[in-house]
Amino acid sequence: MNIKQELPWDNPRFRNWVAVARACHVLERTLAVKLAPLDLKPAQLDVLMNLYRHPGMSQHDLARKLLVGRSNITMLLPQLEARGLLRRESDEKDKRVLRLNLTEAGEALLMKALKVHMALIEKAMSQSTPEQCDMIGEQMRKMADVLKEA
Amino acid sequence: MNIKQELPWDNPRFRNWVAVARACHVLERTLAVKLAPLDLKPAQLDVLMNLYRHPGMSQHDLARKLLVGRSNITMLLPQLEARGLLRRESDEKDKRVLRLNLTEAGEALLMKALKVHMALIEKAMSQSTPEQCDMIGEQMRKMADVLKEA
DNA sequence: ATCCATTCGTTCAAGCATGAACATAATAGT
DNA sequence: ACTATTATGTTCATGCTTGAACGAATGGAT
Repeated sequence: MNIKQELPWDNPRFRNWVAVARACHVLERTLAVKLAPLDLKPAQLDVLMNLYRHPGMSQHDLARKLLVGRSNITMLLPQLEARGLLRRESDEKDKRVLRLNLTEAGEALLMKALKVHMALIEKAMSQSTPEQCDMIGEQMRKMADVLKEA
Repeated sequence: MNIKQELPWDNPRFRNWVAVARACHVLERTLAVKLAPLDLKPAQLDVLMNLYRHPGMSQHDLARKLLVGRSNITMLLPQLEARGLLRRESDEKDKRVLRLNLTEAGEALLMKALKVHMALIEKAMSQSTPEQCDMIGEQMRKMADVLKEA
């Protein structure tokens, strides 16, 4: 049995996926560095972005959007709330849920952070044509869907 | 000033990158679940893979390959060494460095884990044609290079 | 030979993320 | 009404990753 022939490094799909993972890793770390002056971490930026797009969402919904556990949200929000970036108001109709909304300060900080984030993504993706970029996005969305069912 | 026009969600590059990041996240979590029966985490698998391909590499080289800090490697290796998956032998010529090599048990476990990893990647990428897949890999490698210089 | 700078690995404290166990609130079935 | 089930958020212990500070070894400059 010649095991060498089946080793992943000879498989294009494997090698290409490794490239995707590395690019993700590098961009994430770079973003963390560039975001440091705003005293904001990538995970916190994700929270602000989602609250901006979906005002009044619950912690549970937020956790599902971010693909993290609910307890993670519980640990994350108090810091942002203490900084006056968001509000947690209990829902009158369902006293279990907390409705989340950005404050003006939260929106202002988000806009600054988005400039940083966008600049980084523009730079990273400047190598690809719009058609290539769209194709990549399309394939990745399919991929995530396939994995969800696993 | 109409800020709406400049918001990232309207930017194709931004939306497509978000798809990449999500796919990465989902695949990583799925891999962790599928690897659990082998009592192996994705980060540990990365170590075994690199040692298989580059026998005798130092901890410093390994850290650079994995894009993590040196201290991370120091914390990671003793677990694997205690399980008999790898050896750390000090270099005779340079007494600072430790040369890393897989044991037979390490190679055997790696082969099992690679089957799991490969199956997952095959499934995830089965949506893409080989040409699309190669193009994605190529773009991602360019992207990582650009970010390295940042 | 003797400093000085650099490199490699380690230690330690801090911050994050996770999953299980829990308390409270809502809902469905009877 | 009453019970059982489900849903939301919290708490807690655990493990992973990081960065700074450290000790030891190397190499180069004078």
